[in-house]
Amino acid sequence: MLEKNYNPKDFEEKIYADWENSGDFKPDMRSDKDAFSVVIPPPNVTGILHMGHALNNTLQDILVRYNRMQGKKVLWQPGTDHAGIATQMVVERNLAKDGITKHDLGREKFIETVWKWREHSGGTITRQLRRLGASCDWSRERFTMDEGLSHAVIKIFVKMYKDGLIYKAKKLVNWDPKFGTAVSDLEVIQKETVGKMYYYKYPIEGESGEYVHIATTRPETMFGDTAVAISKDNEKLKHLIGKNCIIPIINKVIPIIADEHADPEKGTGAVKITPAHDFNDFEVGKRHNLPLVNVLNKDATMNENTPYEGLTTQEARVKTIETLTELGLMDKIEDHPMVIPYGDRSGAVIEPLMTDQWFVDAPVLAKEAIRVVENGEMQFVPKSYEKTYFEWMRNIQPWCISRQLWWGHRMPIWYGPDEHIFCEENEEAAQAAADKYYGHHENLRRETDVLDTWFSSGLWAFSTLGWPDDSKYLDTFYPTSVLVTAFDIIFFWVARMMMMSMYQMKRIPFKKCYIHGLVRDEQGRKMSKSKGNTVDPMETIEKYGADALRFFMASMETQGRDINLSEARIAGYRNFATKLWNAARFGEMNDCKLDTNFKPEQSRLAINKWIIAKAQEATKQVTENLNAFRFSDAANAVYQFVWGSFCDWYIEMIKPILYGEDELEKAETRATFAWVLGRILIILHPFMPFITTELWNNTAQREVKLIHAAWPMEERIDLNAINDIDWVIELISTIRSLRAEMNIPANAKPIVYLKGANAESIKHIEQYQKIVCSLARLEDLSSYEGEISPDMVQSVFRESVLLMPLKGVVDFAAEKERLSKELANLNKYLEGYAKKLSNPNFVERAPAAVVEEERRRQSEAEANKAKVEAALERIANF
RNA sequence: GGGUGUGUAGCUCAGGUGGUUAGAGCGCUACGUUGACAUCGUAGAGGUCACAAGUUCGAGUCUUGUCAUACCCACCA
Repeated sequence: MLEKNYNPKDFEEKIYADWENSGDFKPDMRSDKDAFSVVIPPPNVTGILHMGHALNNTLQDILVRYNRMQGKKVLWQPGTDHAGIATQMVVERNLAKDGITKHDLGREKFIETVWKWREHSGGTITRQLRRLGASCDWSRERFTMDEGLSHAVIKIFVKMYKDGLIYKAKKLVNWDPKFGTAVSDLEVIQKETVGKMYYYKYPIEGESGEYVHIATTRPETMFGDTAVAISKDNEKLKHLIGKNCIIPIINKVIPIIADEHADPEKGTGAVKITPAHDFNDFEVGKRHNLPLVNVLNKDATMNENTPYEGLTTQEARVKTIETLTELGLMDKIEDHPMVIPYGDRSGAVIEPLMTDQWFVDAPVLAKEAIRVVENGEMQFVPKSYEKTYFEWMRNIQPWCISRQLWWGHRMPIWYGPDEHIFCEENEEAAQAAADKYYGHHENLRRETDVLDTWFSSGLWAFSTLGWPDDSKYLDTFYPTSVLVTAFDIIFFWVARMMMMSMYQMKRIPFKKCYIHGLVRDEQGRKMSKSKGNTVDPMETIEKYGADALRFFMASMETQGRDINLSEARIAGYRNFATKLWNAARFGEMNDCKLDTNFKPEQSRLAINKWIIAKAQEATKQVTENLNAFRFSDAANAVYQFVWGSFCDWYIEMIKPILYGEDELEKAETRATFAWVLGRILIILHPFMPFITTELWNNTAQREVKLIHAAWPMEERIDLNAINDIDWVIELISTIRSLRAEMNIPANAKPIVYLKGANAESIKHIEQYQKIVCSLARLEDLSSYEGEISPDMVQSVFRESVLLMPLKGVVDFAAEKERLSKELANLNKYLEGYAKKLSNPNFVERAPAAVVEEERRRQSEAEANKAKVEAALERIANF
């Protein structure tokens, strides 16, 4: 017996445990069916589920469950990411509470602490994914730092190094002073701020009273200046080129050079060049062989090359300006809108800094990654995202992969005493290589840097499937079928996976890449902790059930667009679940048991044939839409069918049968009901796995678990059966409409005389007497002979109802007004039709069917007009 | 500066290839406890599809422009 109320908390967790314990998420490796595989975008191992995860994983689970029901060999490969910076940051923050820094612990102890932290909070997000219903094969769960994946990282690194695709270089990189590490361009966020532009001047050497005026937003870097640049096209200033000027305070002489970088229109036309602290200046420096003078320590304080050693950049800036003012060299200070780079994790101001770093030769790797998208081997859905991808890939810069962190994959690099580099898979191999190289034993020193987190994520599609140690799953499931991810991760992850996979596997990592949007708050603002507008999916699940949240995500997902969270809507889908629950309960109360011998094509009653055809139609819509990644259309097709066809009409229409005397009719109807309910559970299961399973288990003895039930394919749909009852529905709707419009009380049960129904429609009506009278609350339905088609039902009834003996009940004044309005409308339409049909261009050039349709509508409107006029006349004479 | 979206009912949004009188959910109005369901039912109101021009027999849909708005990339000494 089903509970009176739908209460998802009663069964969701229990059902999930059963799936997982029974191994229902594991692929049947012996099956000879097609494979379907998805790798999960690995969440941060210590993270907690947010709405973005809920969307991302709901979409994946829908696809996975749908394909599983199609009988395919399905693997959803789960796992988590070690998330280098993010995780190290959290652990450091925890230590800081006890006044401990990572240096107090030392590298090994610190890493131990991180692993402990991972033990402690590592299971949270995977538990939450289970709560959402994600049907991942957890027995294969991987972690980017586990043994196998680490092996993959090392192996690829060594191969890439030996192929010359990884190299060490001293370059200007984005330096995060808070964490003391380099970061990639992608991890830098540019923020608009109002800063100051400082105008001051450098004296020209040997010409007292002569100056070169410059403008800068960062005066404290002047101690690192190694030139001043002026464009050779700058008529006003070009006479200074070739002279030297003097950096005040430290009285250092630097040349004034000609370079295009100095735009005569901007600033003063003369630019101070600080190659060690500015990416543009670095390029200028390279062109002119300028020396690099670094003025910053790694914590972004000033270093010994400045008079302000130990001060922060801000403090040094104030001092510099003060001193320049004292020296009489300041021109002016203006407010200046500018963009300042911040670390996306640390929030610290990023400094360009000269350091030794390791790089991946991304421009080379990008070539193949671009080619396979160009030729359509890998397709973005929606397609427009390939533009974004191409744009970035074609302008890709070398990827800085070294991080001066402790938490991450340590690079397999060893240095000899002369700094010669040995890159091997392990220390023994490196030592052996060194012994061979030096001809004798030398002690090696291992590189301390670790790899960017995204390096290991880039291997995810094949490393999780067993590469390089085990090829069984790899052979079956690579390339994966589809990657589902958000657009903000295209560069970080999708692009890197494409490059790494093409490099190692020579094949694409996934055939399709489905890109979805962000989940925003109710007002469409981005959710963020700082704004305090985040919504915890776990709380939503607690309140409305996982199914409601999932259905919401699916129904809102229209390719690529952002989703605004709406609690009202989630509640609406909880109501939808309740509705289905109650429909199932109705079936239970009326003994609608599943008959395993029942074949839908056996049904004889039109009402049963109708709901079967409608169910098949809905199935087809869901199938087609899911195949095309049209999640919202798929979800809405089920929703409309369940609520609009099954509950609103079918259940109401079979009541007279179920409460009637005809046992044969009853039996067929009960079997049909059970069959249709089963069909609903199947096509709804990918979206709402919990309630469908609970109902599946409680409404019949089934041979197969719902999660493995066969998805119906290629059914012949009886369109006549659909038209038959759609006609009756239109009839009932019309009568109801008229009752309401004419204010006929609910308890009044009039007899309706149908004037002018033809033989066919009369037969039709007689067949549904009971149903129509019940649903339209009529006493009886009678008809006259006449000439009229079923689709003219509306006008028939408008006239017929007026024949009802309702004097004193109907407000004729109001009815007269309504009819007059309608008459005006009809006249308007008729005018339009006449105009259109008298246009020779239309008649000649539009498709015949369209013209025919227009003619038909015209004559229908004319007929309606006649009826309305007749009705008005009758009212006048009543 | 370069690029990509978006602008449709009070609100949030659907409207693959141009073709009925433009749809859904929520909200709103009126009526209704009818033996699955008030987490409900029935009926209804509500839109010159941002604006302007163009292509077409026909434009929410295609083209161009304007305005508004969001995001991405690069840069701003």
